[in-house]
Amino acid sequence: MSEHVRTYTAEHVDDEQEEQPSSEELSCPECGGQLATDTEHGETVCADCGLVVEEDEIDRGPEWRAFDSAEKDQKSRVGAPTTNMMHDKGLSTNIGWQNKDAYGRSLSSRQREKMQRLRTWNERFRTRDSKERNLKQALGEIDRMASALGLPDNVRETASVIYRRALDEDLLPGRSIEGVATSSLYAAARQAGTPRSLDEIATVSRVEKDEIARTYRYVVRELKLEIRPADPESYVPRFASDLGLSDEAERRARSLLATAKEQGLHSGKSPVGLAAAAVYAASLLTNEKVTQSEVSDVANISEVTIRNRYHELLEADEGVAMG
DNA sequence: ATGGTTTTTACTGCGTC
DNA sequence: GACGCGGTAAAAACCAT
Repeated sequence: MSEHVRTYTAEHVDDEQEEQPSSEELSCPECGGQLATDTEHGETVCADCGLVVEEDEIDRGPEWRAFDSAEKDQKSRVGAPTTNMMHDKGLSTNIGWQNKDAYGRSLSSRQREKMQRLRTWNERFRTRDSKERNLKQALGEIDRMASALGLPDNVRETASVIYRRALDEDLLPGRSIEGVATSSLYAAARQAGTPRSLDEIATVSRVEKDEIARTYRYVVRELKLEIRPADPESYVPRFASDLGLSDEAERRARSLLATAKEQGLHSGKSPVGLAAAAVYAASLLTNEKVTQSEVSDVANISEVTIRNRYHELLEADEGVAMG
């Protein structure tokens, strides 16, 4: 199912290498990839491996020669260089820790207190701010992925609630926003009874499946979310409609799953597989034949699994019909 | 890490259109 | 001959320990 598309093929290596530093269009000394100029930071970086070739060609110091105040306004660009390592690119002001004034004199105790209060508030605003940004980005991602998967609004709602909680409980440090956002959505979809498989989630996320699974487990544990194993029946409507089956077929698929559940036939088996098999079996029973490979396509389950499961399902069903 | 279980992959044979 | 289906063996993935 999740076929790994290999992007690193030989073609990259052969061509466009060994060009001497003639002008601006160079190739990366490390990997041979194309170089791109990042105008914001004045860096020349390799688009492939991220190696920084030239740094800071722009002078960020002040333009000293200004002869009147108007010119000074124009030319003055004093300030620290920006950085992407801080959420605000380092543009915000911080209050120093020393209790000294601008001339290095010590402050009176009264003023010291005042400064302390200011520091506290400054810190509060700064972190609140960064959380806001964080949240904004995450919510955007959740929205994007949710619509890509055709998940309803209430799922997005719960997903954002989960994310907010994760943020409040300081679960983010050490984890990517994307990863946690994706996990939140995955969890929300399952809670809402409209589950999507990890594979489906992974196709719309910018994060690898492994990481999603890992962060998901972590988030669930830390927030002690209660998520029961997905109910096979919850996959049925989607599969059935993807295959254009009738309501009758859908109904039969459900009943097959119900009787299978009574016999405890489903523990340990993948819910998706059960659902796929039930849908296939139902299509046979209602003479709306779909092929196994069609089902395996929409369900992302191998045909073999469908075969194995649907035999069991039919057996179980017959047993009930007899007894 | 390990072992047991489930799923997938790859291949083969059979019947039908 | 291609297609749908069934079965099998071995590899891979998954899960609890």
